[in-house]
Amino acid sequence: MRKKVTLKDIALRLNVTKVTVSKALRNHPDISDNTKQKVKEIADQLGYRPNLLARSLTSSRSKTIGVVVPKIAHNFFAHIVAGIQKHANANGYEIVLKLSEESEKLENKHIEGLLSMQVEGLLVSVSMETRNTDLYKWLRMMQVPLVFFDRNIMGIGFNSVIMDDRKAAKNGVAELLKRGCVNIAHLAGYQHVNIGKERLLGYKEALSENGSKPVMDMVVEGGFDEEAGYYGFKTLLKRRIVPDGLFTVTYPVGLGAYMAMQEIAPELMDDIKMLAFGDSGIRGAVPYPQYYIDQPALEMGKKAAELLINEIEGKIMACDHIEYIESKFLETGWDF
Amino acid sequence: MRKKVTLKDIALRLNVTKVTVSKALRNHPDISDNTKQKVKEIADQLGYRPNLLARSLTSSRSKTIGVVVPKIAHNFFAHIVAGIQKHANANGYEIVLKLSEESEKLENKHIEGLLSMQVEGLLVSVSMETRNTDLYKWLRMMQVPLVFFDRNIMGIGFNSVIMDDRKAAKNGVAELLKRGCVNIAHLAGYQHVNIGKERLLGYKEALSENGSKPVMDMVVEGGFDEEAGYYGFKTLLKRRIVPDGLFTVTYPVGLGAYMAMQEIAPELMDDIKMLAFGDSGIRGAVPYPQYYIDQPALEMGKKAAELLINEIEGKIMACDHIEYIESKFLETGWDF
DNA sequence: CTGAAAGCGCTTACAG
DNA sequence: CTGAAAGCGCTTACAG
Repeated sequence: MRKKVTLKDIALRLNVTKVTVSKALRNHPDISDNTKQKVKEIADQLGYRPNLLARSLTSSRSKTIGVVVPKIAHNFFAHIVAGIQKHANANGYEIVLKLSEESEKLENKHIEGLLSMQVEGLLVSVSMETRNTDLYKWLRMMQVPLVFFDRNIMGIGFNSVIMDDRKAAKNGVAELLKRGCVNIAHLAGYQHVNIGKERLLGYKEALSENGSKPVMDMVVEGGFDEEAGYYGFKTLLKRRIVPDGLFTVTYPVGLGAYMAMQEIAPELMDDIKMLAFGDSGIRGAVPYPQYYIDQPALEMGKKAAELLINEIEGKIMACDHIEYIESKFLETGWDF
Repeated sequence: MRKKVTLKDIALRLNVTKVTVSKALRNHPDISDNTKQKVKEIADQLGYRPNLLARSLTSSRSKTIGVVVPKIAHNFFAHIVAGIQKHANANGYEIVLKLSEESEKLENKHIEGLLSMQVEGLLVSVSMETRNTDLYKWLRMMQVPLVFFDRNIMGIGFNSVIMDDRKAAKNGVAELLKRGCVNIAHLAGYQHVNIGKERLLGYKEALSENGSKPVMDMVVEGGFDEEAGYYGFKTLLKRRIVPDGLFTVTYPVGLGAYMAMQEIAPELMDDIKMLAFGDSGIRGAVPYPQYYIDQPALEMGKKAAELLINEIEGKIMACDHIEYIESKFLETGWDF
């Protein structure tokens, strides 16, 4: 790379000091309009670009926040990150993104790296593998601003932004009931994973409130991917259960169930109303499931960034507070 | 945030200078093993973390590369970014990601910002809106290392990594022919967009080489989304064309066509072999289209990062060279 | 093997 | 309104 233009280069041309140039460029009231204009002209002409590293070092404000997510090649997280990016940039902050790939080790490594980069705060969605919370406790002790999103750790003292999965599941299943379903099955996720547990609880609550006691045969526990949905649905049939409503813990599970139907009895599609917990952006892309619980990921990203920036700027405190993001029930839009 | 530990703090504890500490921490051969060990011990104990800003400023190497993509909430780009991230990190580089949102203005702004952050090189996928290439010419003049990926600008002197869309389309259509299709239609993209043009050309070439002259009625030009596919397929039927093979310019267009079929005549699905140009990660998620052209996005990201890092480290030169990534023809995997 | 000096590019007091 | 001094935390080159 060719040598870069610095404050000094501009100063030399105008027979002033770099201090004057620095101030002029930042519109400091000290400097006369006349000087400001001249400085800016030369800066433009020379293609001056402030060295942010130097500026950060000297002002001890990097205006940078670190973001750690388990993965980015996933609609949900991609949208969250887009939301974070947008809100951060709008407020003068840059983001540095790191992927933990669901590994506790990588997650820790990245957080340390971000700290070295002098980020002013951290936005993290904890990896599934993470058990040891020492680093987070240390961060709290060091008063590093941090906000968890989607996957959080409670009890350490950090704020978090998460989806209200239970409520969304409950509302969604209630909508199926409203649409005449009387036999609603649930392909549930692993119960040791939070979203798996919460979504099942929501399902049960909706049934209870409707007066129908949940029958445990109607629930098949499994994973969160196509395979789980495929085998899950087959398990239902093996139990000689043919529901008129089906709530799946994720969209991929819904697809898996759909595949199983296609294979065994495609006509089931017409008899079973399916509701899937979905990531933003997929709704309407395929004709089945007909119903979705839409998770507003962009909004979550925005909210998380907002909380963090407020914390960085001293407007709020970290305090184990949870901010819930509301999901919406959606019908597939088939009409163009 | 609490005050951070610096080299000086460690030095004070051991009655040495910060130079010694700096060297010890970096395993400089100057320092005795004994001293190194003591220094590292104290550093650990105090929770020392090097200030990368200071290090970069002083060594004038930031070990950071800037990445600009049109959007991240899109499988294809998300996978590319993941590939970049992985390869960069493996080689000791950090990445700073920026989203242009298909805006020329934002793209330029982000590039300037990255330059200010002292990135050592740039990886960019040009926004659709970008017409003015002045900034890129200036970057070239300034000898800023830069590699384009997926969407490039030729003639400025930068290297790029792109998919060989024409070849992939050609191979894919040839596979349909091999499978007995004799009437292959193409739902094509806009012809002023590169991928639209290249994929259509590949389609034509495959037919030509097979001895069957492309019939222009079999091609419907449109956009790249579900809607384009939906109306595109209806247009085909209006022309009284019922193909036995259908090549769609994107996966969403394929879905749109599928929706149109479902609406008009679901049985068409059994008669029409569909091939879609797809983004990594969707294959197999739905039963139709049966055939995909898989774009190895991770690989593209990796390749782009590799080229850039080699350029940064002086191993190769920017020279308007194009590196092609091979796509693969895939059948939907339905078996678990 | 250890350290004193200089400097990376910038900003923040403070003096004039 | 302008500038001389000091310093952010670190590394490089040179002396001892």
